[in-house]
Amino acid sequence: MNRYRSHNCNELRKKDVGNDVLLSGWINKKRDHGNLLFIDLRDNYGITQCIIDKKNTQFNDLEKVQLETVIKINGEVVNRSTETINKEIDTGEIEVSIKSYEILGTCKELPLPVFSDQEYSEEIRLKYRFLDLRRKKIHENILLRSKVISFIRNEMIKMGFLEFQTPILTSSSPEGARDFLVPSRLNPGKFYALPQAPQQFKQLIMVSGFDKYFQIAPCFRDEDARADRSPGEFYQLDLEMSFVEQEEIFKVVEKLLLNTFKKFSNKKIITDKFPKISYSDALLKYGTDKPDLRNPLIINDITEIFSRDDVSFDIFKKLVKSGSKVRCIVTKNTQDKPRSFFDNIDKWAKEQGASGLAYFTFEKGISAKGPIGKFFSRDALMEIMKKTNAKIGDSIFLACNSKIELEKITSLARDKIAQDLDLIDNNTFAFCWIVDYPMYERDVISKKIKFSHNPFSMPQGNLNEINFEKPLDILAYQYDIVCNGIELSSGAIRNHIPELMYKLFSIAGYNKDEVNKKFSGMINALSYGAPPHGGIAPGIERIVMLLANEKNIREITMFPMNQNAQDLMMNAPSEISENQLKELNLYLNVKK
RNA sequence: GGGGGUGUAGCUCAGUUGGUUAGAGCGAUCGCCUGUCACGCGAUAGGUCGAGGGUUCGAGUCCCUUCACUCCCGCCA
Repeated sequence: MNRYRSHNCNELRKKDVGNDVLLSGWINKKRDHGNLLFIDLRDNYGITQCIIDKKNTQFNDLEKVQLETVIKINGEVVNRSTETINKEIDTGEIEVSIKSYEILGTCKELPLPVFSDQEYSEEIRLKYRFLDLRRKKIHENILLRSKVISFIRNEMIKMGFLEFQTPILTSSSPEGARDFLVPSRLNPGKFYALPQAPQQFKQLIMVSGFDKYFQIAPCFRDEDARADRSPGEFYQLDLEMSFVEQEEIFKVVEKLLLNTFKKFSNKKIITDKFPKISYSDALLKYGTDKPDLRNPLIINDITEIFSRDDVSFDIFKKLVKSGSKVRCIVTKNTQDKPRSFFDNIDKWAKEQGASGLAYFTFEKGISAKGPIGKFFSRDALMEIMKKTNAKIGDSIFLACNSKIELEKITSLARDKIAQDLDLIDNNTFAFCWIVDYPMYERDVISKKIKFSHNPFSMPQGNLNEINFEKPLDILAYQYDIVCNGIELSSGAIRNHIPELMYKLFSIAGYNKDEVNKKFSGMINALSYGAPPHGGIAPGIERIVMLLANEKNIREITMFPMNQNAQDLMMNAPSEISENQLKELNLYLNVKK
C-alpha cells in the first residue's frame, strides 16, 4: 500500500463509507468551529472534506496549521447527513473523519491566496507561479492544454502522420523575426539560432522521403509581446505532406480542428466545411485578412455612386475624383435607433483617427433620413440599395478614403457596430480559409517589390505561363485559417523547383549567390529530387485560448515570461560568470 | 522605439476641492463557538501611500523625473 494515499481527493463515494483511508493533499480551506474543525483537502483531482473534533488529541495542533500546508490524513469515510451534502464537489456525499494526520510539507504565510476568485497582479502571480497554478481556473486551463495536445497528437497519428523532432540549435535565418542566438564554444565567434519555426527542416523531411510529418514544435522569436503572444517561445502543430495539393491539406486540417473543437468545447461550429475567401475578397468585404465571420456585417464598395450627377455630396465626390474610394456598412432594421446611436459611432470613428462615418437610413418611398440624406436622389438610393442589399428600414454608414485607410477603418467599424448592435454570438466558432494570397507586395516606404508572406510558396497557375513582368498579379498557393477573427495559422504549397525559386527571389531583389548562401540547406536539397509538398502550422496556444475562452496567453501557459521577456520565478535572463563569457569568447559592452 | 492604464497593509481595493491620527474585506496572531462548505463572533498586529525631487503653512492627493507591471502601435517572412 502506498505510504501517502489510498485514494485521491476526488475518489471517495458513498460506497466507501466505513473504510479506513489515507489521503494526502493541500489544505484548501479550514472552517474552525472551536470544538469542530472542517478541512477541505485538495489535490489535482478534487476536494474531500475532512473533519476532526476536540476529542482527538491532535485537534489543537491541526487547528493551527496554515492553509496550503501539505498533510497526510488517516481517517474513516463517513456518511454526511442529507442536510449537509455538498453538491458542488464530487465527494460531497461523504467526508473523512480524521483519526490522525501528519505534516508532509509546511507552508509559510502566503503571498497570494490560493482559495479565491480574486484577480492578482501579474507580477505576484508570475513570481509565485507554483502557487498561482494551484488555483482552480488556471489549473484547469493547463489540464485542458495537456489534453488538447495529446488529442491532437493522437489524431495526427491516426491520420498516418509521423512525429519527428527537429534541431533546437540551428542556423540564423535572414528573413523574418529576430532570432534568439546561442554562442558556440567550439566555434569561436559563431552562433546558433533557435528555430523561429522548423520550416526548412520540415521541407527537408519531405525531400528525405518521409511523406507525412507532424510535430508539436517549439518556436522561438525575439519579438515584443502582446496579450495573445508570448515573448520568446510558443508552440505550433507543424505539419507537412508530400504529393498533395492545397485541398488535401485543407481536408486534414478541417478534420483535425473540427474533431478537436467538438471534443473540447460545447460551442456551436457554424459550418463543418470551412468557407474559402480570397485574400482580396476578405479585404473588401471585411477590411482584414482575418475576418470574424460570427459578425454578419459586410462592407461594400459604392465608389461609382459618387460620380453620378444626381448625387450632390460634394465632399465625397471631390475625394473620389482624386482617387479615393467609398465603402459602406449596412445595418439591418435600424430605422428606430436613436440619433445618439449613429452619432456615437461617428464620434468613435473620429477617435480612431478617421474623418468620421457619414450615415443615413432608408425610408419608405425611397428617401434617406439623416444628416447627409438630402444629397442623394431617389434613383441613386435605389442603386445603393441594389448594390448593398439594403432594404427600407436599414441604415448605411459610409467612409471615403484611400483603399488602405478604408480597410483599416471599415474593419474596425464592422467590429464596433456589431458590438453596439450585439450581433456577435459568443457561443459559436466561425472558421474560414483565406486563400489566394499575393506572392509579392510593394513596400510602403521603399516602394520596392518584396515577398508578401512566405518566399518559399508556390506561385499559382501554369508555371510556363506566369507573367513575371507583373509580379504584383502573381498569386501564391498560400492560405491562412481564421477562427472568430483570430489567425490560427498560415501554410502553403511549397516551391520545390530551384530554378523557379531563383526567379522568384530575383524579383524580390536577391541574386542567385545570395539565395544559395542564405538558404543553402534548402536549395541544395531541392536539387536532388524533391517531391511537390506543402503544409501548415496551426498555433497551439491560439487553439487552446479559443477552447478555454481566454484572452491572455499567460492564462494557458504554465511558466510564461512577463512582457519584458523575464521569468520572475527563475530569474531569467540572468548575468553569467566571467568564466562562462571567456569560454565563449564573448565580452560585454552594455550601454547604461 | 512610441502612446495609454495601473502602483496605498501579506493579498484585493476605498481614500472628496490639498487639511486632524490613511480606512475596509480577505489573510496573519490571540480568544469564543460541535455541522460548516466564502462558517460565525470579538480583539490585536500590520503602511517609506513604487522611488527621487519640487510647489505649499500643509501632499496619498498638484507638478517634474524615474522605476515596475500591463494594454496597444511599431515588430512578429
